[in-house]
This record gives sequence, structure tokens and C-alpha cells, in this order.
Amino acid sequence: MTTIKHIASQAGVSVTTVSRALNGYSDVNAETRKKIEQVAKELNYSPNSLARSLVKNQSETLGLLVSGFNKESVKDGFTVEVMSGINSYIAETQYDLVLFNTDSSKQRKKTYTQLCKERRVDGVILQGIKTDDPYLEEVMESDIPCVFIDIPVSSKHVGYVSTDNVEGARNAVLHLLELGHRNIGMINGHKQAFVSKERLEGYKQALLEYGISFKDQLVKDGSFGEKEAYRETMSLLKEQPDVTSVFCASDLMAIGAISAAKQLNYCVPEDLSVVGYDDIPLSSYISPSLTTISQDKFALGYNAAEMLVKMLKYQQPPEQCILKTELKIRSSTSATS
Amino acid sequence: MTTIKHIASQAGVSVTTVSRALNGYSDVNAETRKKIEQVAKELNYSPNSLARSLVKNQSETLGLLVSGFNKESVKDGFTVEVMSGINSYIAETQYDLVLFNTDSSKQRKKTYTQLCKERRVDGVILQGIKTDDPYLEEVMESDIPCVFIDIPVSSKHVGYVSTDNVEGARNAVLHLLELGHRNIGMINGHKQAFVSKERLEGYKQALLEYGISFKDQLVKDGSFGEKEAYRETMSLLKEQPDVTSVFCASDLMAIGAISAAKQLNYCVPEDLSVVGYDDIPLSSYISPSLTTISQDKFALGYNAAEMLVKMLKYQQPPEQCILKTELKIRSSTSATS
DNA sequence: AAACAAATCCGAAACGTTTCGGATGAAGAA
DNA sequence: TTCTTCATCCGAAACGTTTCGGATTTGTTT
Repeated sequence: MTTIKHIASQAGVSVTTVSRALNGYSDVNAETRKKIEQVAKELNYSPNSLARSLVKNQSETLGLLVSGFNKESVKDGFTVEVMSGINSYIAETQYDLVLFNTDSSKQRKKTYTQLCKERRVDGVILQGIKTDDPYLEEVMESDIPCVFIDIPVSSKHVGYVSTDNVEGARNAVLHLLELGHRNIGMINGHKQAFVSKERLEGYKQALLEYGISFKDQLVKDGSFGEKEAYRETMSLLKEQPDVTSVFCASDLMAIGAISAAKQLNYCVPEDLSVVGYDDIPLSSYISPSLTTISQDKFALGYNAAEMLVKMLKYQQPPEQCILKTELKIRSSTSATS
Repeated sequence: MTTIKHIASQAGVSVTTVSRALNGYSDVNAETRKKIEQVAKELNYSPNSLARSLVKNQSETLGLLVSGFNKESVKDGFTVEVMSGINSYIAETQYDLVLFNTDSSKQRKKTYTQLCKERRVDGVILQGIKTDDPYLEEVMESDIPCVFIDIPVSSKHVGYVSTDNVEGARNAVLHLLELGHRNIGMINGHKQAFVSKERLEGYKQALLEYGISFKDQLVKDGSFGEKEAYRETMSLLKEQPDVTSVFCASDLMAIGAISAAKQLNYCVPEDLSVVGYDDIPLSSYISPSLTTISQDKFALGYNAAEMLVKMLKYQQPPEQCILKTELKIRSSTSATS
């Protein structure tokens, strides 16, 4: 492995000069620089980023801490599309991305700060962690620049990007209300997700606008899983036969809900309208195609990466970025008869 | 940021002793070790992996070089599911994963070796690169341990994991032949993909077994894209009206093919049988559900990671790992009338 | 001729570890 | 007593960079 020293002796200059030449400093003669560059190419030199990072005290790497990058999440498509957005932005910068795993039962159980401090990442993006995750606290305590996805917390060194979940859920339910539905169930995610809290709030708001009182027994938690949503929808429909429509906090759960409905011989949308949340690729392909709240998952990741990089490169303060959502009306909803 | 020196002075010993204590060497007194560990905890110490890597000349990081981790590939689900498998295995090891981007129009156009040498990765997994990619050559020339996914090349320091694409394609086409089809079209990927070459070979083999001569005009390239496959299927069906079935080299293309068929008022599977390849999540949800060759994408990634780690940790030689595929018969194929 | 400025170069320290080769002292063996 | 052995520790070099502060040479100004 050729180093800066080899180049120095080969070119007959000092290591200092080689370093400065290769890094484009001005106090090196044009010819010397030429010579050095040529030698560097001949010796097939590439700088050791470890050594560089060590002395400069910054690694040019960003941490990506996603919880739940597994088989199920791949099917969902949400997590990976966000990752794809992050990746896309980062690809155009000088940074590299290192993947930290959290949800594993890994032996070396490290804390967030340990993870980051060891690898000396310049900043971190966190995705999919729960509200009761100890990492959350650690992030706030440490002073590593970071940005959250879908978790609205911020401080001097942490920002976030999310979508307007209250508004999104509200629009979903308003859509059902406008179609004449009055008994609207909800399959939510789980208690440890910020988005679930917000989407429930949106659900309540919409009902309120139509003067309908909120009934606790109409909402169930499906923990964002297809199977679980199937199960919960089953019991919802059995317990509450008056329900004519259901709002699901994710498309995957909506798919589970539709399966359940079909199992109970409901026709969708004739007997039961279903609206989802996310607009994953699957949603437009299934039948009936899914009415849903579309959020730009790619942009979620892209913006997060952009914010983080700007914080690092230009010392910009963290922001709170809220993206718009859009109601996509397809075939899983219809007016009440 | 607290270093080993701080601990040393605080504990009243030398840095050597701190290092050896923290790394579990035997020549340090039990009490001293206790003391050192305690001080380390008090000062909230975590080792600087950069410094460590520099002197040990190994970074405990693996490179993941995927070409085509973007919006389209997310929809496909293939790329990300492989990544998920890689991630799963790596999560249980001491390694971290750094993501290299290639397909971007990034300014810093680095060569493969530059990328790896700079970051000093211990090994690399390459996925989705084309047969004419200059990286391929570089990998063989360099001596960094690496494993390819779906590219059957190997050497002293490179192995691969793939599926039996000839066999898979053959089974797909045999399935159609058994259903009575004799005019079988094929929508392949592109010329720069090993798997395309192999799947075409499987297609030919199956035809041969039934004594059917291969006709060049029955196979088109859809470059693994839904839109492209749609277009190619359109022209195929128009040019070759005798065709009663088509084998697509990916599920996404099969979906495009089905759209085209529907557009031309073909019923699937009554007028046209379609079989895909991959078995992505979408395939079982669309209607008609897709008959396809299922490959274990997760295992592809998992095995690749496992192989690489074993090469690194136990100096094992690289292997050639071929996974089995499985024909999944669903509703997009039927017997000829 | 002396003084100054600009251009170009370099030595050495620093970043935070690991590790080689010994040093020290105490205990046991001769 | 002297020699060995063992347990425990440490100094210093090394990894490959960057960077601070200065040195040298050349040309320009007074």
C-alpha cells in the first residue's frame, strides 16, 4: 500500500509538500505539483481516509440508524424508500453512509453514543425508532448533529423531517365522512409511534368537525403489521357490525383489513370502505386498488440527508421540516348506500 | 472526547496498561484492571476506532457496492431484499457496513479500488453491477476479499452467490410447455446482465427438450423495467400473433407484460399465459396473481455476507454458492385450449 | 547595498491507538 | 547468597495523514 512518504521520496520532496500539493494548496510550485501528481498516479496512490480522519477529527461519514430493516419492512416498502432517498442525496456529497443496526439481538449491545463515538461519524439520521427507545434520550444528551425521521423532537443539534400526520389522517377520515360514512373504525399502529398518536388525533378532529363523538371501541392497534391488522379488523367487524368503513394507519394494514373483510364476506368497497396511509407500491396494484394518504417517502429521506449535510457543512441550525401529504382516491372507498 | 491518555493519568498507570487492560490481556493485575475499567466508565470513554484501525491496518467495516439502489429498485424489491439479508447477517458480527454509491452521476468519480482503499474496508459485497462494468475488472485485479451477487466469477479472493438461473428459466418454460404452449415468447433483461444470458439459455434448453426450434424474433429485451417490458410485449404480440405465452426474466417486467396484454384485449391467462421471475411481494397481490420462479433474495444477501465474513475471520477460501429456485404456480398461467 | 516581500519549501508535532522489547520487584530455587 | 522465574508494568515507536511555524531563495524596492 503506497503512502504519502513513498511519493515524497520518489519525487524528492517532503511529505508536507506532497500533502499540500495533493490537497490543492497554493504554496507549491506548478511543476512540483505536476511531478507529485504524476508520481502519485504511477504508484497508484490513494489516501488513507482513516489517518486523515484521525488528525482532522472528522470522518466524512454519516450514520444511518434504522430500526426494522428486515424482511417485513422490505415488503412494506416504506423504510427502504426513505433509505433510498437518503442514499440519493448522500451520493452527491463527499460523505459515505454507514449502516448501524439496532433491532438485532446482537451481543455487543452498544449505546447510541458508543456507536457514534467509536465510528466517529459526523452526523446521524435516525429512522423508525420508537418513542420509548432509550436511544432517543441519548441523542438529545449527546451533541452529535442528527436528524430524525417522523419523530418531532428537536434541539440545538437535532432536527427532524416528517409529514403532517394530523392533517393527513384528518383528510382520510373527511373523505369517508363526505362519502356519507358515520361509523368509521380505525386500525392504528402502536402506542410507541409518534405518527400513531398524530394520526389518531387527525381521526378525532375529522369526527369532531362532523359532530360525531369519538368511540374508543372503534379503534384498534395493528402494530403496522398485515397479519395483526387482519386479526384486529376481524374482531372490530364482529364487535361493531355497524361499521361501514375503516381508516388504517398504514397501507400494509389496510391490505390486512381488506383480507379480513373479504373473509367475513364483506365486499370492498360496497360493504366496507377502506382507506390506508403511505401509498406504497403495492397499493395501486391490489384489487380493489387502495384509496390512501400518499406521502413522499423518498423526499422524507432526501430532505433529512440534505438537512444534516447542511448542518455539518455550513453550520446551519437544524430545522423542522413538515412535508405535505395527498389523498389518493382509488377503488377501495365508495359512498354509503 | 476522552482518550486512553486521560484514563491513564486518572488511574495512575501508563497508556500501555490501559490499552492492555481494556483489551483483556492477561499481564495486568486484577485490581489495576478493575480500577481502569471503573475510570473508563466514569469518563464515559469509548475507543476511537479510527486510531485503532490505523495501527491494526483493518477497519472492521465492509463495503456494500450496489448499483441501482433507487426509486425503481425499491418498487422491484429485489435489490433491497438482498440488502436486508446482508444487513441481517452483518448485524450479528463485529463489522459495520458502509454503503458505496455507484450509479450516480457523482462528480468524484472514483474507481472501485480507490473507494475501497480510501475507506480501508476489509472486504466488499458487490450487487447489481453489469458485465461490462469496469469495476468488475478492477475487483479481479485488486486483492481485496469480495463476493459477488449474481455474477459467477471467482478467484483467489473473490467468491459469489447466485441462483441456478438456467435451471430456473428452464423450469419456467417447461411449465408452459407442459400446459401445451408451443409459441412461447420471452422478455429478457439486457445484454449486460449475467442472469439474462443464463435465463435465455434455460429458455432455449426447455424448448430443445420439446423439439421446438429457437426463434430469435420471439425474444425481446425489456431491461428489467416495467415500462420497457410493456412496450416490448406490445410489439411482440403485434408482430407474433401466434404467441400464446410469454416468459419474463423478472416479475416487474411480467407485470408490464400483463398490462400490455390487457391493453390489447388479451385475457390473462386465457389468451396469454405469463410467467415471471423473482417472486417479489407484488406478485402474489396483483390480479391475476403471478406464476413465477421464486428465488430467496434474502438468502442471497445473507449467504454472501456470511461467506465474506468467513473469508475474513477464518481465512477461508471463497466459495461458489448456488441457491435453488422454486416454481410457484399461481393464476397467470393456464393450459392452452 | 541593504531591506523587504513573495514564492516555495520543509521539520516536527499532533491525532489516539497498539505492540515490541524490555524494566522492575518479589518470590522461589540453587 | 545468587540466580531464575514470574507477574506486572512501562517507554517508545509505529500507523498515515495534516498543519503550524519557520527557513530558504529569488526578486523588488529604497
